[in-house]
Amino acid sequence: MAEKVTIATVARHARVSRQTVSNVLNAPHIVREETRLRVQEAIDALGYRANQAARQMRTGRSRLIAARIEPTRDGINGSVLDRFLHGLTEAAEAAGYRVMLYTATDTDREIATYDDLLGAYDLDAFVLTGTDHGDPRTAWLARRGVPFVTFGRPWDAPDAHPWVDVDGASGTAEATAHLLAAGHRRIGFIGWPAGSGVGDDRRAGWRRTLAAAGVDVAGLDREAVDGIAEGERHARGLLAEAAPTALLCASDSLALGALQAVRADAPYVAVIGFDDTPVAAAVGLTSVSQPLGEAAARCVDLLTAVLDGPHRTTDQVLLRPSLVRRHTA
Amino acid sequence: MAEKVTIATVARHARVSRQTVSNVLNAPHIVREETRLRVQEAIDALGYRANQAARQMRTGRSRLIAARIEPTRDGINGSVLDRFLHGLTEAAEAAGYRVMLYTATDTDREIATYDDLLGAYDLDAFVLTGTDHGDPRTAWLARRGVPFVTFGRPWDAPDAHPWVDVDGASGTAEATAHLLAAGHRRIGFIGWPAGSGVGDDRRAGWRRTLAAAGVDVAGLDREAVDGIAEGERHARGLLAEAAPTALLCASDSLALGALQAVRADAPYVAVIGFDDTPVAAAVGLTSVSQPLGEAAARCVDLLTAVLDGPHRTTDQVLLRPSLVRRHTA
DNA sequence: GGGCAGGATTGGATCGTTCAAGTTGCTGGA
DNA sequence: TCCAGCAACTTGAACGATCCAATCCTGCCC
Repeated sequence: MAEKVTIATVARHARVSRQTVSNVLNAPHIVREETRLRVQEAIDALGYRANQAARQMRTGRSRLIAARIEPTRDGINGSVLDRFLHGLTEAAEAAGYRVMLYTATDTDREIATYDDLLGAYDLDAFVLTGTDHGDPRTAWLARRGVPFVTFGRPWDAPDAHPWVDVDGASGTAEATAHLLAAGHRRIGFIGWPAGSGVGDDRRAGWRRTLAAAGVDVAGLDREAVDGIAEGERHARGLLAEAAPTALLCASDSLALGALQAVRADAPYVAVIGFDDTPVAAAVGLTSVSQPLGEAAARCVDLLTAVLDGPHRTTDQVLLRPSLVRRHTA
Repeated sequence: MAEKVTIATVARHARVSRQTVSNVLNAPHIVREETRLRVQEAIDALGYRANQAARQMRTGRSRLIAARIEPTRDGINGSVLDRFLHGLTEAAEAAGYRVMLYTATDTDREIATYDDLLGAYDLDAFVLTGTDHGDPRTAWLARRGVPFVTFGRPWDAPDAHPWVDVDGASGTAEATAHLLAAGHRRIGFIGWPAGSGVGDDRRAGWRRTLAAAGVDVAGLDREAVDGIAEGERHARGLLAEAAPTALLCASDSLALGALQAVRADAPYVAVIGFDDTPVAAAVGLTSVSQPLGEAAARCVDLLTAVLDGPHRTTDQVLLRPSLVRRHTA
């Protein structure tokens, strides 16, 4: 078994002091080129890797980012978080950080967990998903001065803290425009009940685009709880009462339900979903795709800007989703 | 802003030495009860939390477990990993460990990542998913003496290392028995190409149960690449050529495809999937459910047995899945 | 009352790194 | 000639916990 390789081992091997090795790693510009190369050679030859625990003890920085993993919820949408986490892990790795997971059943326990994680592991930052109006978690973190980013806007205070989000309205607008261009005039929308920021946003893109085109939307808007069965039910209702030629849905779950209703009753009706989940790809459902990998990367960008440099950059990032065209529209 | 609370702060507050505080935390039985309570009070009052970095530097243990997060693949099955990770995070938390994520594009890079993680963070253990025949990763970890568990059996050497798995054959056997009990005799199977341990295992449960019941399976077995489209194609083939009254599938993706074929051509045919994904729940698909939360918990059990105690326990755990009955069978 | 056994408690060293202060050797201006 | 100023590197101390060995109690027995 190989001996433990520390900074002292490298120093001895390269005939310099520990500090010089440390400088090669953390401040290369103050070391003479010749020395730097000699030390670098020793590092490579010995396979030295800086011990994070020791570094953290001295600097108070752990190079660890916490992200919450939620239980897969009702629908198909679990994979969205899955892909976001994957992107986050990759982006963090590229920036020299690692992702640590945590769970919590309710908000109080989640805040207790923050305390725990900060106390025991000195976490550098948090990434939150699914924050809603007046979230106590962001308030707590801000009060403690802990860096964090949310994936999802704080709808009541757009510049309260750094966030990354996807412009849902732009996505539904693009989908609606695509349907208009294909000749559709009666375009139904199956969305979530009013009051959720994300749901209202997605509905707004549809409404705005049709209004701009001078198309009437009376009777074409439905509010449904997310889920395939609900999607199917509301699609049948719309088909029966409003005679739409196309259906735009706020999620792939709803769209999948709508697709079933359409296939049975009105095969010519177009259907578009939202989130571009694997299921959409599998059944050939046209869907609005969120750039989750990029969203995750920008989250890491915002965090590293705060952590690694004092230069304040833009704190909010709004990404444009894109329409993935398949068979259903 | 609160002062940093260290073991020395607690010691001063409770009028004992640092060592006594440490003993209260790590070896309570050697401290007098009265003292222990006084120290515990100080800990609570000050909100003290042991600094992991310092502890790790001295003990060489990080209380960190690494788990790989894979990109969501073709099918619906991403949520399986999602749920497993969630369970892992919870179980680890309960045992005083935390989960750190990593990704890797290929096996070589993954092993390089192990080296990195071990060198920099002193990870205590790894949880691997989706190992296959003669996996170089497990060999590498074993050679280095790093504790690890796999979720999934090493099919070529059943006792090579600790693992937790779900008995797929038992799942398909139960599903087949359920179909037999409902009066079905011509039960088709749409599985994966022979050669994958998991796929062969799931097929075996179906074959074995029908053989025991004296039912012929000639022409009823199909090998399909995973995915909804493939499931639909093979289901149509089976319906046309073998006149089955029920279809058992190796995954929910395949089953969803089969369901589409069945609904179009032969609505009376029963369909059962595997994995009980959210999609199955949403469309009412009967499916075999893996106890992912328990599997994750048992993974943590195996690891803590190795890490915290010298007592060797059982190294392999095989869990039984259960059939979730819905509308399709 | 003294000595002793045994457990409770203490101070000092240590893990590997970085920070702060110091040393060395050289250049250049007064 | 002398010293300020700089570059390049070295040395000592500190982060916060645990381990080790030494010391202090305390009760008990003779």
